[in-house]
Amino acid sequence: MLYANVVLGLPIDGPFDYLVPPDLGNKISVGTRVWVNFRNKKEVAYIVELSDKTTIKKLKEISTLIDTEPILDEKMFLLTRQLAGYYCCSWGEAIEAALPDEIRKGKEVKKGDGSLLINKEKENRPLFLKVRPFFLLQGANRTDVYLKEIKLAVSNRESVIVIFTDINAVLKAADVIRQSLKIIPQVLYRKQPKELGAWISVRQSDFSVVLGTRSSIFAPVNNLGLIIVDQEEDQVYKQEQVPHYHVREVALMRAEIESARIILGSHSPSLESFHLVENGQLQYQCVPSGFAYPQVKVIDLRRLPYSERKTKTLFSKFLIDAIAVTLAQKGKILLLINRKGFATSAACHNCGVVLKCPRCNINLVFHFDEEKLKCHHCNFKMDVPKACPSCNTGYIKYSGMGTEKAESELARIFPQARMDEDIFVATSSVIKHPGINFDLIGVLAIDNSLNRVDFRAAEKTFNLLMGLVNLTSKTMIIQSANASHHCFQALIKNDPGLFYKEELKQRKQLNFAPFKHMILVRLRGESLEKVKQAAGDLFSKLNKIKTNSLKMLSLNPGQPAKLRGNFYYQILMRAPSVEKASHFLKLHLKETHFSGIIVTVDVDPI
DNA sequence: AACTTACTAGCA
DNA sequence: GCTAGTAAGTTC
Repeated sequence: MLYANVVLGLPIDGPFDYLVPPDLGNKISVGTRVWVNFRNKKEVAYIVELSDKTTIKKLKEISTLIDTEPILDEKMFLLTRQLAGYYCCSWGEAIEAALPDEIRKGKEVKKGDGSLLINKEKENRPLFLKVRPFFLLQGANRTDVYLKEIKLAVSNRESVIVIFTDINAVLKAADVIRQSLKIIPQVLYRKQPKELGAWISVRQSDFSVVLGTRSSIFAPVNNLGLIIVDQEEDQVYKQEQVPHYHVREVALMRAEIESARIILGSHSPSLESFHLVENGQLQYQCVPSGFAYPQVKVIDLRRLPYSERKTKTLFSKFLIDAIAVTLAQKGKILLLINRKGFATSAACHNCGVVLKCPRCNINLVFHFDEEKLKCHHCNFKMDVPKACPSCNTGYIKYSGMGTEKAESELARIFPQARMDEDIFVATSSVIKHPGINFDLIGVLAIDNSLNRVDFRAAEKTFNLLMGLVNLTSKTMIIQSANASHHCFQALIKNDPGLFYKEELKQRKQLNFAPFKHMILVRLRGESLEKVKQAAGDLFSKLNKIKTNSLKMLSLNPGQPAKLRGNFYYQILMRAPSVEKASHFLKLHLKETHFSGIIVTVDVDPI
């Protein structure tokens, strides 16, 4: 008798044994998909092993085969298993993260779509660049290096995967590659019109250049020679759903498994990558920008004269003077304020109640242009109430600052200036759409970003400023109450290393990434009381168990504590080794059940 | 995750 | 003794 061990895309580990019907015995193989009856539901399952033994008494039969050839090869097996072990999810969930929607839903790949067999040439591919295969590439002008490396790989008939933060960047890169390398790249991303077709075509090619977003790191290329992750520090590379993988991490795993080279590109690398450089696991290379480096000036808000401080204006006199001079010279000005809207909150003048989102319970933000209050979490919108909903008297007043507040102040100070012609007021999103070279960049309220309760606050702030500094070759003025902070000092001196060294030193002292890993366990449910209770129980249970692999840090309401009708609690823990901690957590979560509560694990949360 | 089964408080 | 509601356990 032949038995198949299968895994499913559910948060349960398995594998589960099924009886292989005799007539399917010679058609079935490891890595193929089958339909099975699982708990009285028809599910897609992935065969991970075939065996002539089983310990299970009541077996069900495999219903039907979906594939005649494997959908997952040996290397995909290794990658997804490693992913499940690291990110604390089931093997099946990891497999499904790597496959297109239609494949996961059991759609057949027709004969006409061609053979799914893996190219046999793969084994004797040249390994000439095995030495120093990992690169961290810094600089705004990375494209030329990418093109050179892609060309080299293609000339060796090797596949290349290039990952970008968004579809626009993918399409732009596709144009560049078509024009300058005369290569037709394969664009691949989730929810693309012909996702399955593109996926199959990549699978069938001996080698291809795949350009895509996050999920394309799993592209089924043959003979992988090079992986490039552009803007590797970007947060979009962390997946919001389970498994919460990070593209950089998966790229490193996959490069290792497939002996491929990897290039992580960034204008300001993550601390994780920089740490790999220090450990000798990545080679560092800086691409000169070719532009003049601007003069960076930091205005210390704590040393402003009293007359300036008490007026509570967004703009220091120094900045206003600089704007005036630039306007007089018909220069272009960019003012960055890292917050949308007009005010941070709307509160009642009489009773002080702050208007919050009924679904998410976070402060609503007033948008001047629409005259509406908006929730930045769930897109809830409402008109500004005429009277306070709590005390029914008073009126609503706004406080805080955002882009719209800055614009209204500017219009008062410089009535002659034209918004979006001479002066651009923007949030951090401008960095995504570079183009204009500004004569003056003013950075307002950057302390919001620097002072956040997040150990990556300084890194994110530095990232933002490094992106900005590339938009001018003249002057950048930063207003801050932390003028001596290493992220500003590194910028003034044009010495990013200064920031990285100091930041790494602090991270090490405080046991943060990249030295130690954080694991966040989230609990969610419709009843606040139950979620709170369950989180408390789980926290004390894990706390009682003596282990070196996990250090319990905190138990807190989630942020936000309420989202789309669910209440959240989160347990934060620290782990020296993620693999050990994930294994340990899996074991203990398996034997812990709370009714009406869903528990998810996020390794290396951001 | 989704479902089945076991248990328990509330009621006549 | 019945049942609605919830807690616990299982998936091959």
